[in-house]
Amino acid sequence: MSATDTGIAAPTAPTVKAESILAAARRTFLASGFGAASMDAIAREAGASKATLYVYFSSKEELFGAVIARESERYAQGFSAGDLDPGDVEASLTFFANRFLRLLLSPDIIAINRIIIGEVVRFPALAEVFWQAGPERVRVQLEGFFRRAAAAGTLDIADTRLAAGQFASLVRGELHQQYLFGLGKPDDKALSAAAKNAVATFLRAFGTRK
Amino acid sequence: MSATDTGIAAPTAPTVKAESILAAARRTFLASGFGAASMDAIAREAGASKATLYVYFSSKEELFGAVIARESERYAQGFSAGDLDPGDVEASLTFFANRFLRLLLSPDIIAINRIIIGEVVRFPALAEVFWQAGPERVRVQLEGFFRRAAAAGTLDIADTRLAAGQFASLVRGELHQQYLFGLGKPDDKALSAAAKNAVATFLRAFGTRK
DNA sequence: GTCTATAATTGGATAGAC
DNA sequence: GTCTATCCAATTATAGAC
Repeated sequence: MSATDTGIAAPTAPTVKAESILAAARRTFLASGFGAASMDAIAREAGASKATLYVYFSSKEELFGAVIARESERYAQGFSAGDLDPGDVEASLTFFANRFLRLLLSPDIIAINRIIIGEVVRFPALAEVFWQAGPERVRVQLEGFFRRAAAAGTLDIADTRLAAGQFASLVRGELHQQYLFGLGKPDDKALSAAAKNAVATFLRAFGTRK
Repeated sequence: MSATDTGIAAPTAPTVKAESILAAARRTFLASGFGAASMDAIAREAGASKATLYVYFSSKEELFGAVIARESERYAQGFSAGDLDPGDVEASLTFFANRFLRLLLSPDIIAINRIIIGEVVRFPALAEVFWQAGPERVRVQLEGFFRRAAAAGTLDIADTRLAAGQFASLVRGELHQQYLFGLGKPDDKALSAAAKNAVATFLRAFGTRK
């Protein structure tokens, strides 16, 4: 409020409005996909008019891009393997597998996976962004851990990059695909069992005898 | 041509027209997805009018369903593991992995995967159909082979169902996901290498010494 | 059965008042 | 900056002639 205040009610601060639009767009896109989500619906969800949407985002595509970019950012936030102990690979990998699987199967991540895969042809750049922020990041973390474990002699791995991909694939297993296809979410016990089974098989292949 | 032939040029036989519409719809949906494909475009591609489309399929959704159902049918046609030799697991699994991977990464299968995943929310039943005809069928074939190999003592597997899922996951690896996201198709040599690596790891875990 | 022409609706985007 | 009201293009679906 300055001395030149006109007395007219100050409109909502721009960033707040933009935030609420982004949040509404996020909910709407994730629930309906790009094609089925209308700007009308997003405006309604945001409690704003369509015209206001277009003040902040010049097109539906741009708004979608902003949503996906932000969600990609959040994907693997703080998903590190740096604090895992190469001395106890079974415990470390089990811990990692459980965290990874629960992240992967969380409703938000499944929804964003579906959207990006469904819109790859129209938005190839967004898929690339998501890949780098998500799967690739996880693989790099895993590979670092395997390099340390191989050096410590607790895992018998020659190609750490390959092993990281294979471990991630084992953990994803059928569950990820199955859930992408909308075929029933497993309960918590099933997730823990899946993680345990993946680790067991991986250790049968690459574990070292004590 | 009967004695009551009016002399008016006989219209194209219904099945032929329906076929050409289905084929055009298949190409259009697979190329653009459900939302971006218009009935106009499909009619043009089929060399028919929109009105004719609606004679055979009462809505866009129904036409889409017909396309997906047919493609699902073709998915794993003749994808059997019955002729694999449990006596030579390495050769058998390598053969299987190569076939499976090439099927999975073929442009048509990738396209249909993208569409179904992208439209799961709107068409959950189609996802179920595809799953049964595709991934589930492959898993069943694999499990049968593993049961035989376990009985023959050439593989050390307790849970054949679990092992089938794990083997399929290892073979898919990162390639499947990566290609779903549109990140470059691997060449033939890379595919063979991926198959070989998957088999090698699987055999490290479940192979038996001779 | 097949077409042309069109109805009816939806949805992205904008003009203009405040 | 925000809203209401509206424009306009695209799209699903159908009516009616042949």
